[in-house]
Amino acid sequence: MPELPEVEIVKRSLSKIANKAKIIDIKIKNKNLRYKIPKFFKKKLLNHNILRVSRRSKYIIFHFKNKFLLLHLGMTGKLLFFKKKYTTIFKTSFYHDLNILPKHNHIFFILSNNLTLVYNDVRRFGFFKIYENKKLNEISFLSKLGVEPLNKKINYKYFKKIIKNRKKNIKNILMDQTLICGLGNIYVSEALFLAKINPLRLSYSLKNREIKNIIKNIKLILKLSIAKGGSSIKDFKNTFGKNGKFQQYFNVYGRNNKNCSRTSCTGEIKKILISNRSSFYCSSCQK
DNA sequence: AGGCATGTTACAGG
DNA sequence: ACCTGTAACATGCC
Repeated sequence: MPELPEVEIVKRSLSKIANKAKIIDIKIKNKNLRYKIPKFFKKKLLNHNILRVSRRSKYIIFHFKNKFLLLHLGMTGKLLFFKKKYTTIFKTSFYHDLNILPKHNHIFFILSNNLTLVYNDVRRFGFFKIYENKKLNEISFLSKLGVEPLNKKINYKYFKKIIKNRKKNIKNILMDQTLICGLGNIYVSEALFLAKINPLRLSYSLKNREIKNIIKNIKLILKLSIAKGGSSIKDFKNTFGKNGKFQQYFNVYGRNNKNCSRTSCTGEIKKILISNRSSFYCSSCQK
């Protein structure tokens, strides 16, 4: 899925473009996403103004008067803006350059600003949920999340606390959304490379200096990726169908058998499985 | 043909 | 309670 930087990119353009727009129509072509779109979905959102759009971890939140629309993009979910009316969006030719197939367009939000926001999701692991008269922290998906990595609360003290007494490797710690949220398989590998830490290192064995280094590089890598528009491996597109550029800057992700990019290192990038997910690291400079 | 894919959840078992 | 591994979800690409 899109990880934190990709979701942040989507959220930023939504904030600019969908902000203050009214939803004037909704077309549901396929309601079978990860959770089935309920019958009242359209009725609850119709003629409501999008007051603002925010992000929490990998979730996008549309704020309406007295209600929220929560969106998770799963692995392949995309939100795309089109200037055309939804009926013309079905034309295959329209998608040629974008490599987006119309058959995966599941939901159309027709907005008052003459734009149509299309939810496209190949694998349909993404989902929408509507919450009425609730506070954000009453939404179970959000309340169980840990701290945002770009938040100042992610500091040495917090890290020390969460790794204490935990017999878990550092990769799985960073992947655990209830401890620190928004990181996924790409950015964990990349951050640990920058910090020169082996992903299998047990968290309690990390020296204070190493902990500080990990925190610093998590924040660094996320900010860099956001600045480059996120990473597009296969699926990620921003709301205009454009790829991010950060994949060009990967040091380890998907680079197994290649030479370590550190000029001072002659090691080779290895790929191993940790909790059944691919993990990439340099066996020479990541200790 | 089989394995793999930016994610999350449920379950079994240690 | 914590941790790991496995499978599931659905589709496409090597």
